[in-house]
Amino acid sequence: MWDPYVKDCPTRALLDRIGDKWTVLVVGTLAGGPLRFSEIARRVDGVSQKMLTQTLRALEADGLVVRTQYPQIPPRVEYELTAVGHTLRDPLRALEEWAKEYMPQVLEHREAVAVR
Amino acid sequence: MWDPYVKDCPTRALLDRIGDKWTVLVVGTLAGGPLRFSEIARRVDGVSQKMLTQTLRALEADGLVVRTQYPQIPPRVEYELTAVGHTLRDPLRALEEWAKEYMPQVLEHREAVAVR
DNA sequence: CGGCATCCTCGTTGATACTG
DNA sequence: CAGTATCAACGAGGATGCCG
Repeated sequence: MWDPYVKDCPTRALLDRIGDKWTVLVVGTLAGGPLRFSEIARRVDGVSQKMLTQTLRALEADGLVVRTQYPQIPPRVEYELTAVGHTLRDPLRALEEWAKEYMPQVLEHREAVAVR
Repeated sequence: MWDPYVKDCPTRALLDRIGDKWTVLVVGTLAGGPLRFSEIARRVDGVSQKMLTQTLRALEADGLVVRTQYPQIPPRVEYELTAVGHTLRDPLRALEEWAKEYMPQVLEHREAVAVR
Protein backbone atom coordinates (compact mmCIF):
# COMPACT_ATOMS: atom_id res chain seq x y z
CA MET A 1 0.00 0.00 0.00
CA TRP A 2 2.84 2.36 0.81
CA ASP A 3 5.47 3.11 -1.77
CA PRO A 4 8.93 2.24 -0.66
CA TYR A 5 11.27 5.21 -0.58
CA VAL A 6 13.57 4.35 -3.45
CA LYS A 7 16.68 6.34 -4.02
CA ASP A 8 15.49 8.54 -6.83
CA CYS A 9 11.99 9.40 -5.64
CA PRO A 10 11.01 13.08 -5.71
CA THR A 11 10.58 13.16 -1.95
CA ARG A 12 14.25 12.40 -1.49
CA ALA A 13 15.21 15.02 -4.02
CA LEU A 14 13.15 17.57 -2.13
CA LEU A 15 14.66 16.58 1.19
CA ASP A 16 18.12 16.94 -0.25
CA ARG A 17 17.07 20.37 -1.39
CA ILE A 18 15.38 21.79 1.70
CA GLY A 19 17.10 19.65 4.31
CA ASP A 20 19.89 22.14 4.76
CA LYS A 21 20.01 24.72 7.47
CA TRP A 22 18.72 27.85 5.76
CA THR A 23 16.59 27.17 2.68
CA VAL A 24 13.26 26.81 4.44
CA LEU A 25 13.88 29.89 6.54
CA VAL A 26 14.80 31.99 3.52
CA VAL A 27 11.72 30.86 1.59
CA GLY A 28 9.58 31.66 4.61
CA THR A 29 11.13 35.08 4.88
CA LEU A 30 10.51 35.86 1.22
CA ALA A 31 6.89 34.78 1.43
CA GLY A 32 5.79 38.30 2.33
CA GLY A 33 7.25 39.84 -0.79
CA PRO A 34 10.57 40.89 -2.34
CA LEU A 35 13.40 41.73 0.02
CA ARG A 36 16.92 43.05 -0.23
CA PHE A 37 19.88 40.88 0.62
CA SER A 38 20.60 42.72 3.83
CA GLU A 39 16.98 42.60 4.90
CA ILE A 40 16.85 38.82 4.52
CA ALA A 41 20.06 38.56 6.48
CA ARG A 42 18.51 40.64 9.24
CA ARG A 43 15.39 38.48 9.49
CA VAL A 44 17.08 35.12 9.35
CA ASP A 45 18.90 35.24 12.61
CA GLY A 46 22.44 33.95 12.51
CA VAL A 47 22.88 33.33 8.80
CA SER A 48 26.27 34.32 7.44
CA GLN A 49 26.75 36.22 4.20
CA LYS A 50 28.30 33.18 2.68
CA MET A 51 25.47 30.84 3.51
CA LEU A 52 22.80 33.34 2.54
CA THR A 53 24.44 33.91 -0.83
CA GLN A 54 24.85 30.19 -1.35
CA THR A 55 21.24 29.49 -0.38
CA LEU A 56 19.86 32.22 -2.63
CA ARG A 57 22.00 31.09 -5.58
CA ALA A 58 20.73 27.56 -5.21
CA LEU A 59 17.12 28.72 -4.98
CA GLU A 60 17.69 30.82 -8.06
CA ALA A 61 19.17 27.89 -9.96
CA ASP A 62 16.12 25.83 -9.08
CA GLY A 63 13.73 28.48 -10.32
CA LEU A 64 12.26 29.13 -6.90
CA VAL A 65 13.61 32.63 -6.49
CA VAL A 66 14.41 35.46 -8.88
CA ARG A 67 17.24 37.87 -8.35
CA THR A 68 16.92 41.45 -9.53
CA GLN A 69 19.91 43.74 -9.55
CA TYR A 70 19.41 47.48 -9.81
CA PRO A 71 22.28 49.35 -11.40
CA GLN A 72 22.92 51.77 -8.58
CA ILE A 73 25.74 52.74 -6.33
CA PRO A 74 25.67 51.40 -3.74
CA PRO A 75 24.28 48.20 -5.29
CA ARG A 76 20.75 47.14 -4.60
CA VAL A 77 19.66 43.56 -5.11
CA GLU A 78 16.23 42.16 -4.46
CA TYR A 79 15.09 38.60 -4.16
CA GLU A 80 11.58 37.39 -4.75
CA LEU A 81 9.81 34.07 -4.85
CA THR A 82 8.78 32.83 -8.27
CA ALA A 83 5.33 31.35 -8.90
CA VAL A 84 6.70 27.89 -8.18
CA GLY A 85 8.48 29.23 -5.15
CA HIS A 86 5.17 30.48 -3.80
CA THR A 87 3.55 27.07 -4.17
CA LEU A 88 6.15 25.74 -1.76
CA ARG A 89 4.87 28.05 0.92
CA ASP A 90 1.76 26.04 1.78
CA PRO A 91 3.50 22.80 2.70
CA LEU A 92 6.21 24.72 4.54
CA ARG A 93 3.63 26.66 6.49
CA ALA A 94 1.99 23.39 7.48
CA LEU A 95 5.34 22.31 8.82
CA GLU A 96 5.75 25.55 10.76
CA GLU A 97 2.33 25.22 12.31
CA TRP A 98 3.08 21.68 13.36
CA ALA A 99 6.30 22.93 14.89
CA LYS A 100 4.54 25.60 16.92
CA GLU A 101 1.95 23.11 18.08
CA TYR A 102 4.02 20.05 18.87
CA MET A 103 7.71 20.85 19.14
CA PRO A 104 7.43 21.99 22.77
CA GLN A 105 6.20 18.58 23.90
CA VAL A 106 8.65 16.80 21.64
CA LEU A 107 11.53 18.69 23.25
CA GLU A 108 10.05 18.05 26.66
CA HIS A 109 9.87 14.32 25.95
CA ARG A 110 13.46 14.39 24.73
CA GLU A 111 14.57 16.04 27.96
CA ALA A 112 12.58 13.69 30.14
CA VAL A 113 14.13 10.66 28.50
CA ALA A 114 17.63 12.11 28.59
CA VAL A 115 17.66 12.61 32.35
CA ARG A 116 17.01 8.97 33.07
CA MET B 1 4.11 41.27 9.34
CA TRP B 2 6.32 38.19 9.13
CA ASP B 3 8.07 36.89 12.18
CA PRO B 4 11.81 36.86 11.85
CA TYR B 5 13.33 33.43 12.22
CA VAL B 6 15.12 33.79 15.54
CA LYS B 7 17.47 31.12 16.68
CA ASP B 8 15.22 29.35 19.12
CA CYS B 9 11.96 29.33 17.20
CA PRO B 10 10.12 26.00 16.95
CA THR B 11 10.49 25.91 13.18
CA ARG B 12 14.25 25.75 13.53
CA ALA B 13 14.01 23.05 16.13
CA LEU B 14 11.84 21.02 13.79
CA LEU B 15 14.21 21.53 10.89
CA ASP B 16 17.11 20.40 13.02
CA ARG B 17 15.08 17.36 13.84
CA ILE B 18 13.79 16.28 10.43
CA GLY B 19 16.49 17.86 8.31
CA ASP B 20 18.61 14.76 8.42
CA LYS B 21 18.71 12.15 5.70
CA TRP B 22 16.36 9.48 7.01
CA THR B 23 13.86 10.73 9.58
CA VAL B 24 11.16 11.85 7.16
CA LEU B 25 11.46 8.65 5.16
CA VAL B 26 11.16 6.47 8.24
CA VAL B 27 8.13 8.36 9.51
CA GLY B 28 6.54 8.04 6.09
CA THR B 29 7.24 4.33 6.05
CA LEU B 30 5.68 3.83 9.48
CA ALA B 31 2.56 5.75 8.55
CA GLY B 32 0.86 2.58 7.34
CA GLY B 33 1.19 0.82 10.67
CA PRO B 34 3.75 -0.95 12.86
CA LEU B 35 6.72 -2.52 11.13
CA ARG B 36 9.69 -4.65 12.09
CA PHE B 37 13.20 -3.29 11.91
CA SER B 38 14.12 -5.33 8.89
CA GLU B 39 10.94 -4.37 7.09
CA ILE B 40 11.65 -0.67 7.51
CA ALA B 41 15.18 -1.25 6.27
CA ARG B 42 13.77 -2.96 3.20
CA ARG B 43 11.39 -0.12 2.35
CA VAL B 44 13.79 2.73 2.95
CA ASP B 45 16.19 2.09 0.13
CA GLY B 46 19.82 2.48 1.02
CA VAL B 47 19.61 3.05 4.74
CA SER B 48 22.30 1.30 6.76
CA GLN B 49 21.60 -0.60 9.96
CA LYS B 50 23.49 2.00 11.87
CA MET B 51 21.57 4.96 10.52
CA LEU B 52 18.22 3.23 10.84
CA THR B 53 18.91 2.37 14.46
CA GLN B 54 20.10 5.88 15.16
CA THR B 55 17.07 7.42 13.47
CA LEU B 56 14.62 5.19 15.30
CA ARG B 57 16.30 5.83 18.66
CA ALA B 58 16.03 9.56 18.13
CA LEU B 59 12.38 9.31 17.11
CA GLU B 60 11.74 7.22 20.20
CA ALA B 61 13.47 9.75 22.43
CA ASP B 62 11.26 12.48 21.00
CA GLY B 63 8.09 10.50 21.64
CA LEU B 64 7.26 10.16 17.97
CA VAL B 65 7.77 6.41 17.76
CA VAL B 66 7.32 3.55 20.19
CA ARG B 67 9.55 0.51 20.20
CA THR B 68 8.13 -2.86 21.21
CA GLN B 69 10.40 -5.79 21.80
CA TYR B 70 9.00 -9.29 21.87
CA PRO B 71 10.98 -11.76 23.98
CA GLN B 72 11.63 -14.34 21.30
CA ILE B 73 14.54 -15.99 19.65
CA PRO B 74 15.30 -14.72 17.11
CA PRO B 75 14.41 -11.26 18.41
CA ARG B 76 11.42 -9.43 17.05
CA VAL B 77 11.13 -5.68 17.42
CA GLU B 78 8.36 -3.53 16.10
CA TYR B 79 8.22 0.20 15.64
CA GLU B 80 5.06 2.26 15.52
CA LEU B 81 4.17 5.91 15.33
CA THR B 82 2.77 7.46 18.50
CA ALA B 83 -0.28 9.72 18.42
CA VAL B 84 2.00 12.72 18.10
CA GLY B 85 4.00 10.92 15.45
CA HIS B 86 0.86 10.46 13.42
CA THR B 87 0.06 14.17 13.55
CA LEU B 88 3.34 14.77 11.77
CA ARG B 89 2.13 12.78 8.80
CA ASP B 90 -0.15 15.45 7.37
CA PRO B 91 2.48 18.15 6.92
CA LEU B 92 4.97 15.59 5.64
CA ARG B 93 2.48 14.27 3.15
CA ALA B 94 1.90 17.82 1.92
CA LEU B 95 5.62 18.03 1.34
CA GLU B 96 5.64 14.74 -0.55
CA GLU B 97 2.80 15.83 -2.77
CA TRP B 98 4.57 19.05 -3.56
CA ALA B 99 7.66 17.04 -4.41
CA LYS B 100 5.77 14.82 -6.83
CA GLU B 101 4.15 17.81 -8.43
CA TYR B 102 7.01 20.27 -8.71
CA MET B 103 10.37 18.58 -8.22
CA PRO B 104 10.59 17.46 -11.86
CA GLN B 105 10.47 21.04 -13.13
CA VAL B 106 12.76 22.23 -10.36
CA LEU B 107 15.36 19.67 -11.39
CA GLU B 108 14.83 20.56 -15.00
CA HIS B 109 15.41 24.22 -14.27
CA ARG B 110 18.53 23.34 -12.33
CA GLU B 111 19.87 21.39 -15.29
CA ALA B 112 18.99 24.09 -17.79
CA VAL B 113 20.85 26.70 -15.78
CA ALA B 114 23.83 24.45 -15.19
CA VAL B 115 24.49 23.89 -18.86
CA ARG B 116 24.86 27.57 -19.59
C1' DC C 1 25.78 47.03 -0.33
C1' DG C 2 26.32 42.65 -1.82
C1' DG C 3 29.10 39.87 -2.71
C1' DC C 4 33.54 36.14 -3.63
C1' DA C 5 37.80 33.36 -2.11
C1' DT C 6 40.10 30.77 1.31
C1' DC C 7 40.90 28.06 5.15
C1' DC C 8 39.40 25.13 8.73
C1' DT C 9 36.46 22.50 11.88
C1' DC C 10 32.98 19.70 13.25
C1' DG C 11 29.16 16.59 12.64
C1' DT C 12 26.84 13.45 9.85
C1' DT C 13 27.10 9.57 7.27
C1' DG C 14 28.94 5.20 5.46
C1' DA C 15 31.73 0.74 5.60
C1' DT C 16 33.02 -2.95 8.05
C1' DA C 17 33.24 -6.24 11.60
C1' DC C 18 31.36 -8.30 15.59
C1' DT C 19 27.34 -9.96 19.09
C1' DG C 20 23.20 -11.60 22.12
C1' DC D 1 17.03 -10.63 13.70
C1' DA D 2 18.38 -6.59 15.52
C1' DG D 3 21.42 -4.59 16.92
C1' DT D 4 26.70 -2.40 18.81
C1' DA D 5 31.46 -0.77 18.02
C1' DT D 6 35.00 1.37 15.50
C1' DC D 7 37.09 3.86 11.96
C1' DA D 8 37.32 6.75 7.86
C1' DA D 9 35.51 10.17 4.59
C1' DC D 10 33.00 13.81 3.16
C1' DG D 11 30.80 18.09 3.06
C1' DA D 12 28.00 21.64 5.24
C1' DG D 13 28.86 25.40 7.58
C1' DG D 14 31.55 29.21 10.09
C1' DA D 15 35.45 32.79 10.32
C1' DT D 16 38.02 35.94 8.08
C1' DG D 17 39.64 39.03 4.58
C1' DC D 18 39.21 41.38 0.15
C1' DC D 19 36.52 43.66 -3.85
C1' DG D 20 33.43 46.34 -7.45
